Amino acid sequence: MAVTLHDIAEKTGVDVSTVSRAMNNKSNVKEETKQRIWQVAQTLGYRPNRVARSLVTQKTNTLGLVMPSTKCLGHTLFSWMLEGISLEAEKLGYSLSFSVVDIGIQGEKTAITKLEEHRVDGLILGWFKEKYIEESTLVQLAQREIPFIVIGDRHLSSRDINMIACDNFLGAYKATNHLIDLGHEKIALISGRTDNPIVKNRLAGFNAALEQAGIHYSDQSIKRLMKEEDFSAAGAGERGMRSLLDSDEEFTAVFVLSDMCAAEAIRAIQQRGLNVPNDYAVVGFDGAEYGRLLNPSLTTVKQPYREIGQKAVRMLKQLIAGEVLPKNRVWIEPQLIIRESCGAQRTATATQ
Amino acid sequence: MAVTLHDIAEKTGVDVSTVSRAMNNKSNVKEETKQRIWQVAQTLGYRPNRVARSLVTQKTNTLGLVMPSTKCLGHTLFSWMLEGISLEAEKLGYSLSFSVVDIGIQGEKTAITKLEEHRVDGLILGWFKEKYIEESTLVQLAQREIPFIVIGDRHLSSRDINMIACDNFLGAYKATNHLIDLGHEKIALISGRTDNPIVKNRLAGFNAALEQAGIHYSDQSIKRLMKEEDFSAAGAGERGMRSLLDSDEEFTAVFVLSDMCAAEAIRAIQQRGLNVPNDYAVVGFDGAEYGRLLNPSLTTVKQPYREIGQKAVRMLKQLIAGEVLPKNRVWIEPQLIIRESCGAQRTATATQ
DNA sequence: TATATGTATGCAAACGTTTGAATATAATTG
DNA sequence: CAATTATATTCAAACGTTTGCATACATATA
Repeated sequence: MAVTLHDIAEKTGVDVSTVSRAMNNKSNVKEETKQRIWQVAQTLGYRPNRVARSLVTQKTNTLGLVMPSTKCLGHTLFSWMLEGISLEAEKLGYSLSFSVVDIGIQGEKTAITKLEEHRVDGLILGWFKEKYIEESTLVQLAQREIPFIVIGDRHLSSRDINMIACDNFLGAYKATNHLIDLGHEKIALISGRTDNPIVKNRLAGFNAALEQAGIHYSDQSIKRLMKEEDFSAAGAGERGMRSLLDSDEEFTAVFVLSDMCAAEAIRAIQQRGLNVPNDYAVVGFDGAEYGRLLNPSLTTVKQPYREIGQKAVRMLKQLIAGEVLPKNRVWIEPQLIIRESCGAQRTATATQ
Repeated sequence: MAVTLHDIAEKTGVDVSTVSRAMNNKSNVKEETKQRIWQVAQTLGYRPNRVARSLVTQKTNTLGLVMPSTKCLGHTLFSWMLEGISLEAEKLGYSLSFSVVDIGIQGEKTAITKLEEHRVDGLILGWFKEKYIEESTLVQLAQREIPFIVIGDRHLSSRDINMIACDNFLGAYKATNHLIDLGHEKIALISGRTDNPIVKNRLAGFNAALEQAGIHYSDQSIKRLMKEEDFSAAGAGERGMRSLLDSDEEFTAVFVLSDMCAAEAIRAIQQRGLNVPNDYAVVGFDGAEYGRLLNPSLTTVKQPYREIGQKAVRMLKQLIAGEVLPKNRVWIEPQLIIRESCGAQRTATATQ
C-alpha cells in the first residue's frame, strides 16, 4: 500500500493537516517541524496522491489533447505539434491526456465526454475537419465550463471559440512570390479540394501574389493550369502532374499544396526524362523533414506547428486562469524553406 | 458547478448509493428506479467524476507513456507506435497520459515520479537509450508496485523487466537476403554506432545472412566496406556513402541502417552521376512513408511499431491484472518492403 | 401465521488530500 | 504582569464517488 499523509503524521506525531502544509511548504509551519516531516516523508518514499488532491482542489493540472484518428498521427505536422504542446505543458506544470477519436458516429463526443469526466482543466482539439466536428458541436462545448482551443484553419462564425492555425494565405503568398522572383510567369497549381478552408486560403495567397506581380491568366488557362486533387491522398500529386504534363498549356513552375504531392510530382516529371528545376520548378507546402532527402531537395513552406502547439498551450493556460484572450483567432506565420527544387539553391549538401 | 450524484439523489428522492448503483447498472436496483434515475441524470447532464471514483477504487484506468524529448517525436516510428498505443488503449478502456522527458539530470525520474503521483495503472517507457535510463533505474522501478513495459531493443539482464521491440536481427537478415537473392555478393554497409544494441543485432543479422550464403569477406574488405556512422544524425548517410565511393573497394550494393541515411546515400550516388539501382542497389531500414516518394523509391525494412505499441498495451493490461507474462522479452517481426532501389521492382507508380 | 428467502434501498465509512476556523503556545507590547 | 499579537498546531468538514452492512419490504415456503 502506498504511503499517505496519515502514515507520516503518525510517524512524526503530528496532525495530517500539518503534514500537508509542510509538504506544500506553506509558511505557517515551524521550520524544524518541516524538516522533521520532510525527513520522514523521504525515508518512507512518500508520493502525494494527485487524485485525492484534485478531488478537493477541483483541478487536475491536466490538459486534454484530442485528435482524429485519420492518419493525422503519421503526419510530420502532428509530431511538431505534439512536441510543442507536450514540452510547453511540461514547462507550465500541466500533464497531458491524449485521446484519439475514431471519426464516425459521434466519436468526438465520446472522447470529449471522457476527458470531461477526467476533469481536465482545458482541452486542445486538433485538426478536425468541419465534417467531423461541426461548429454547432463546438458552440455547445463552449457553453460547458471547460475552456478549449481549436487547432487548425477552419471557418468559424462563432466568436466564443478560440482558434490557432498556420497562416495559409501568407504561406502560399511567400511560395508564389519566390517563384515570381525567380522569373516564373506561368505557374501551374496542384491544389487540394477547394471546399477546404485551408485550400481556399492558400489559393487566395497564390492569387494575391500573382495579382501583385501583375500576372494574369485567361479563364481558360486557369482551368488548365490548376488541378484539384485530394492533397493528402497517395497518388494525387502524380496524377495531377501527369495531367499537367499532358495538357497543351505551357508553364515553367508548379506550386503543389502538400509536400507529399510535390514529391510525387517531381517523380512524375523525372519519369518523363525531364529535369527539376531546369524544366520545371517545384515548390511544396508543409516543410516535412524528408524534403531535404529528395533529389532535388524540395523548396517548401514550413508550417509552424511546433510554435502553434506551444502557443496553444499558453493560450489555454490563460483561458483556464479566467483571462480573456486579446484575439480569439491566431494565425502563425510559416517560413519558406529554400532548397533545390526551384533552382534558387544549387549547393548539394544533405544536411540542410 | 458540475452536477453530482447527490444532485440526482435529491431530485429523485433516493439515496446516492442507489444512484451510484443505477449509474453503474448494477443488478440490485429495481428497473423502474434505474429508468427514473437515468432520466434525471440525462436531463441534468450528469458526468461521473472519475477523479472521485479513482480515489475510492484505487485505479485510474490510465496508462502513462513516457518518451525522451530527443527528437524521437518527429520520427516515423514514434507516430506508428503512438497510434498503436492510443488506439489499443482506447479500445481497452484506458486513457493515455503522455509525458516527454528532457534528458538530463534525472529528467526521467521526475517524469516517472509525476506519473506515479497521478496513480496511472501502468507505464510504457519508450525508447530510452541505455545512457538515459540505466538498468538500475528500471530495476528500482520494478520494485515499486506499478507495472511497466519498456519499448525498444536494449540489453537487459534483469528478468523482472518486460520489454518489447522490433526484431532487428531478423530485419537485417531479410534485407541482406534480398540483396543476395538479387545476385549481390559484395555488400557495403552504412552502420550505426556499434555500441548500440540495436545496431549490434542488425549487424548480427547481416552477418548471419552472408554466412548462410557462404559469402565471406577478408578482414581488410570488411574494414573498407563498413562505415560506422550515427545513423540518426543528418549528413551521416551522405558522408558514409561518399567515403565508400572514394574507396578502392568494389561493391554493388549498400545496406544502410536507417532510411534517412539511405536517402542521403542515394543522393550521394546520384550526385556522382551514377544510377540506383543499376550501379548500386540500396536498401534502408525503418520503413518510413517517404521511402516511396524518393526516386528511385526505397526498398527497406519496415519496423512494426504500430503493432509493437498495440501489443505493449495488451501486455501491460495483463500485467495490471496481475498476470505473469509468458515471455518478458518480445520481438516483433519486421517486414521487407520491396520497391525500386534494389532493382527488384521496376514499375513506377507512386502509391506503393 | 410464522419463518425463511430474496429483492430493493438506505446508512455510513472510506479513499487521501486541502483548508477555514478554532485552539494552544510563544513572543511582543504597554 | 496582564493584554495583545503572532506563530504553530489541531479539528473537522469537504471533495464525489463506491461498497459492505443493515434494514425494510415483498414474496415464497413450511
